[in-house]
Amino acid sequence: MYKHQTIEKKWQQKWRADNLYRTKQEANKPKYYILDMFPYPSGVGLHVGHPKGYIATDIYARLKMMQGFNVLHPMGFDAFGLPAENYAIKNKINPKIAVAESIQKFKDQLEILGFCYDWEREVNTTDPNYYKWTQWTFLKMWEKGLAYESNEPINWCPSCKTGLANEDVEGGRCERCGSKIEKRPLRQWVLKITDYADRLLNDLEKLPDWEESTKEMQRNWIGRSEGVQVNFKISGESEEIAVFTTRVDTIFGCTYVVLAPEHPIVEKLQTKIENYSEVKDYISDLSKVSEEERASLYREKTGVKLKGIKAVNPFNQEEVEVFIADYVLLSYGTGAVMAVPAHDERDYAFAKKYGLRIKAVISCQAKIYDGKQALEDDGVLINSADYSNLSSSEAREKMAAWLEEKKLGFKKVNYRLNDWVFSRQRYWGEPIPLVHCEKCGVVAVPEEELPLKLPEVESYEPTGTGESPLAAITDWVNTTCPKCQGKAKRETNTMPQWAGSCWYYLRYIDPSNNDFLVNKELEKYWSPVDFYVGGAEHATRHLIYARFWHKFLFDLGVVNYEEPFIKLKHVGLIMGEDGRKMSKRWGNVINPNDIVAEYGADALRIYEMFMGPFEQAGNWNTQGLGGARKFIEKIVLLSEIFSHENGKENTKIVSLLHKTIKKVETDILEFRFNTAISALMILINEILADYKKNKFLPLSLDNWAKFLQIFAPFAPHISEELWQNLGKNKSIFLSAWPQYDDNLIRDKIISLVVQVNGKLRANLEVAADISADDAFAKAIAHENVKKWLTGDIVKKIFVPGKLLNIVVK
RNA sequence: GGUCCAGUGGUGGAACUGGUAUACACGCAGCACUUAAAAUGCUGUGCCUAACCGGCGUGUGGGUUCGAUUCCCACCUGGACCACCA
Repeated sequence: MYKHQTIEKKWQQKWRADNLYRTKQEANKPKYYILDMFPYPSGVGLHVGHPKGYIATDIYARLKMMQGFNVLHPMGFDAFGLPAENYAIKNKINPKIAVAESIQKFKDQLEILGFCYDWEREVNTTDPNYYKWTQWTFLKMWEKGLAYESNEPINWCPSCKTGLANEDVEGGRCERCGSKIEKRPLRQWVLKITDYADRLLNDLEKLPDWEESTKEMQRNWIGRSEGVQVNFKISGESEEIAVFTTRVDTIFGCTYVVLAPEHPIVEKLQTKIENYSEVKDYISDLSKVSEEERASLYREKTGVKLKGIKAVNPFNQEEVEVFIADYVLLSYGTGAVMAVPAHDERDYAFAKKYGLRIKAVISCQAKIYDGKQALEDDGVLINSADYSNLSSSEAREKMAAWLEEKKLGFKKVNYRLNDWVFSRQRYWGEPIPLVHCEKCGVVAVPEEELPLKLPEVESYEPTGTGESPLAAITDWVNTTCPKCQGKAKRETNTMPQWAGSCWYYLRYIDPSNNDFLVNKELEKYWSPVDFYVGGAEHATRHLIYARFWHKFLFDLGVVNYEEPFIKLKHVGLIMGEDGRKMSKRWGNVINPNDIVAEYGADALRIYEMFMGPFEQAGNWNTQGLGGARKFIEKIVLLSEIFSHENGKENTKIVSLLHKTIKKVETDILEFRFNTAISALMILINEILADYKKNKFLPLSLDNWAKFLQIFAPFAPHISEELWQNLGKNKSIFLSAWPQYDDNLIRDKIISLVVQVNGKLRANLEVAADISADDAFAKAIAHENVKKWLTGDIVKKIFVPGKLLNIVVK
């Protein structure tokens, strides 16, 4: 009876033939830009979890369309980077070909789910016409001093054979392949994202429609802390050790200084360090331990004293010992700390282990350091010369001022966020458009020569030498300097995967513009993205990078708005039936194609939206699909009856229809699809029950058509089919969303709850506008209420139209 | 350790701003149809009680209130993110 295969295919073809989803920019209509995070095509294809977010935005976009918006709802592919490249290497195909195949596979899978994407605006980050502008933006950053070369040790993935940014490391492991990360000194390009740290942090306030948890994650990631940098002179040397501290008020309790083992000063002072060979051994032992193990809380702190080296506390000229220890990280602050064991838990543990001096300098509400644990609270200073008796906060101010006056230190804001390591030693990425000239140094590739195309190469496997495979193509590497025409070599590193996704949402606005990144008029019309939906795993990566990139484009005057995404929602994962992440490894992957074949795309869409709250993760359950399918079948059945029988309107059902129109509309706008579907089910159940009881349909055909309209965003194929079966000759998605009538929604007769002492004792059918006195009179006449009125009536609470509570004693 | 979020039937979950807890769906049970099964339809389905009446029930304990899943305090459990961050 309900042949989903033929119906779904038919409408997909018809919609495409009619260009139904081509973006329109009609005058007198407001715009709405709704965006999905675009996928990276991997060749494995989609599982049923992937489309969940796409279904939601599709429903939302269809509602907006019917509400008369010019809707921009595009899709594209983030096709550079490791997933595509590793797939290509594994299957021994050229990444370009592999990516093209994967994209086709993805598009086919998306197509059968009936999404309303405007494919004419498809973006592919590996298209030279696209990455021309990725390169252009990079050059602008370089011009402004925001891209710089560095040789600092960075995260190196030995399996992917490339350097990585902090954001690509999870618990000391490569986020892509899970290998242990090593630290390696490597020449690299770095973007000065820390210059934007304060703006990235403060502008979160301007985003009320982002989830608080996401903003909190970004705040954590940026990790702003205010403190001072203090310079400790090294006795008898010209060198200084700079330490960062947020607790300068405890500096009189500093009994030693600790450096990160990799701190450059260690090597500089090697001739002065009496036990240098011991120090070297310690460092090399440590390098064998992964960052993960090193960071483990349970691991005991270890360290080595630098014999013969003393640091001088600038406040009291006291000479203190210097250690290197694994609990100090080079990547945070200055890579050196002043240790105050009486008032810092970590310093305390280290001091206890090595029998170091502990000196208390803070007293906190009569509590003082008791020798058993560090006292970390703020308090009043003791044993701190002129600063004694000041509060911690006063002391911090005065000490910072003194340091600045004596030029021994300064106030400093420190970020956990590091500059963005932007080069990869891999083939499949945007070439960095710079040239190294023997005479002129680093020179930009002239703008008119962009895009600098990624050359064809024999072997695209990573070399592991710290050079990208591009370095082997001498024809390409050897070039002339754009400035002096002398001999020069191209930069051979490529950009990270994140680069292309930093501005793709602008490309959709103006997809084929080869003269500029985006046309200003079009940008002004469509920007910013009104609603952005995607996985929470991007909260601190893509979403920070893209905000940074966008702010830079704003500073350039390319875009007119400071934040790219006004409203943001995260999609909760769909887990396997066994509660584990869907993965080949567990054998719990469900392919949407199989589900569509058996139950239909419409049933799949309804099931996924009905599973639970959108943001929440949930386990897949194929049985649930039967329910979604049955629901659609009931609608098909009703439509059949409507096609040959006349309805006689039942005001109760008409009222319920209008309530449902209102609920479905607000629920979609709030992304509460589960309750929207539940409301639709209730309405259908009521209509069917009424039909069975009274043997005629309780709605007019016009009102039934309204039902089909509000059902359409969820199940577009069957709705379109049933709509056009009613003799409509235009697509249901070109029809206007039905208006609900407030008069019909307001009930005239309500069920008034009567409580005695807060306990339900009766439900009275009364007029909605009944007065307190009338309600009371009716209530006390009720048998079951009478029974419970066993004492004096102390109080009557009346909530009009809802409830009466009688309090007795 | 820090920050944030959550805890409701056998299961997924619902309950708008403090006002009938368990909507909707899945599952299960019984009945009808059938030789039988599937499909479908009907009925039931928080716990205690044989049943009605009633009582108890939203992680635990307390508080505010006429009334608390909802607000406040403490605790327990689970999750997310960050984390020797100086």
